[in-house]
Amino acid sequence: MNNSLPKSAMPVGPVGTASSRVFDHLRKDLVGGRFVAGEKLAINALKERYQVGLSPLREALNKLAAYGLLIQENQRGFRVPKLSCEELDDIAHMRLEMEGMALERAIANGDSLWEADLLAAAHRLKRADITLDKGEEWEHLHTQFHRTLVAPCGSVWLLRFIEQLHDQFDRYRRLGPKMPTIRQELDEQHHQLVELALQRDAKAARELMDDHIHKSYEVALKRYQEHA
Amino acid sequence: MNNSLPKSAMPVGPVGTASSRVFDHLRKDLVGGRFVAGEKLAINALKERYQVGLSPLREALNKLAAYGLLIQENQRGFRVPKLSCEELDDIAHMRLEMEGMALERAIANGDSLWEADLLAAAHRLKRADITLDKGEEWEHLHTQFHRTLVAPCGSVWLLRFIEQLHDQFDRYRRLGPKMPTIRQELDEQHHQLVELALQRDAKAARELMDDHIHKSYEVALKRYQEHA
DNA sequence: GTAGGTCAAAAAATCGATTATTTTGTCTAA
DNA sequence: TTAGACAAAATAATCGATTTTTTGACCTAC
Repeated sequence: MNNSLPKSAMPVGPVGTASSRVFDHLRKDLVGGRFVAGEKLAINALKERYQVGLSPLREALNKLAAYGLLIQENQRGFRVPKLSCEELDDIAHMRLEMEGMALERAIANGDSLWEADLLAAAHRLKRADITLDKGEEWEHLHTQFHRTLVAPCGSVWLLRFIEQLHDQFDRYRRLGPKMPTIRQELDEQHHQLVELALQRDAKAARELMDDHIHKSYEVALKRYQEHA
Repeated sequence: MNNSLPKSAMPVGPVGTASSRVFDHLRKDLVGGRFVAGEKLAINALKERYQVGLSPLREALNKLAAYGLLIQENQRGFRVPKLSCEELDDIAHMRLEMEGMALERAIANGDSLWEADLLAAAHRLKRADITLDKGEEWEHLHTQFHRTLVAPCGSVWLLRFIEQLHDQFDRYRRLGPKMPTIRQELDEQHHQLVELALQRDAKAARELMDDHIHKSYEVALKRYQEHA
């Protein structure tokens, strides 16, 4: 170990426990559709894939099961939840209710720091659009944008539920390849959402959000139906 | 093992993995206030308390953390979440929104089997009231009643969130000893809720539900303030 | 006295191996 | 052939021991 430097100056790598690292990684992979729905997870294969021991891996799988990204069946391991049209409807409907509520509250509560964060998040997202980066980086910025939009809603639990629903929704949305045409339209709405939020027009913002979720739902549904 | 009977006739005990058993037990204990809020959990003590090994115990703790009944901090174990007035407000507010929504939908969708289940659940709860059983059994029947009330709302995710909120709410409600006077009033409302549900009066039912949650909130708040 | 540093004890996280359960494949009897 | 029994293989769950990290007591130099 590097003892020639004071502790505070040591280049501390991207640490965390093995368990938390594999949790993050698995979560991304599950949301990003790198496992087929319904598939049973072979724990030993995962051990190799993520280069991690059995204990931290199982802890991560348990967390993901409690979070809803895996199904755990006693004595028969873990499987990736199936996808269904009914569930997609449910998730989309819930997003309508909860993100609508959160957005109205955020518009009522958000301060000028929020306005700045929102503009910044929208800008970063647009840059990723223009550079045609529609990979992981775009996904991350997109998530971040929606998170910022509702952040000052004042309810920790509402934010938690919305996050969970987004992860579930994205399992459908990210099934297939990109669809540039409709994507453009959705990207457009992000900016309009910022506009309305800055104008504090809660009613119009909520209507636009409803429409935004509706359009995303159409995309996700099409992806699901063409699933393969 | 008993090999003289066919598999299907074997008296299958209340099995499940060690992990799932300790999860259920710990969940009950956390919701029932058997740990002090903010406390750090001594894993070795829990091992003895629940008579279970380290691996299944840690898996249960990980699940509870993902579920929101524990806080996990990297490299420094698990702690019981603190309680706060703000969080209680948040939880109660969320319950208002989500259970109201669920009740309206349940009243729209529920069939006659639901009506029967509802009457049964209310009856069992009242019996526990009369026999003055206000212990674990009453708590279970109370949970079951509220679960039945919203069961046919049609949204798996809504039900999931409501369940989670109930657990969180009960951490406050169950802080102190019983309060028979106001309890009577709340018990009364359970029957009125059944009446209105059977009459399919969604609007009135929702208003009563709002009032019910409000009153419960008052109780929980008082308990929290007298916390000790 | 106080900020910083060292060290030992405690606790958390992880590993390697063992035990228990389910799944699979094969054989047999109706 | 086909349901059932059984053994073997595969997989899940658990245990005991080891490694890593944090905590807290004590010490030293300013």
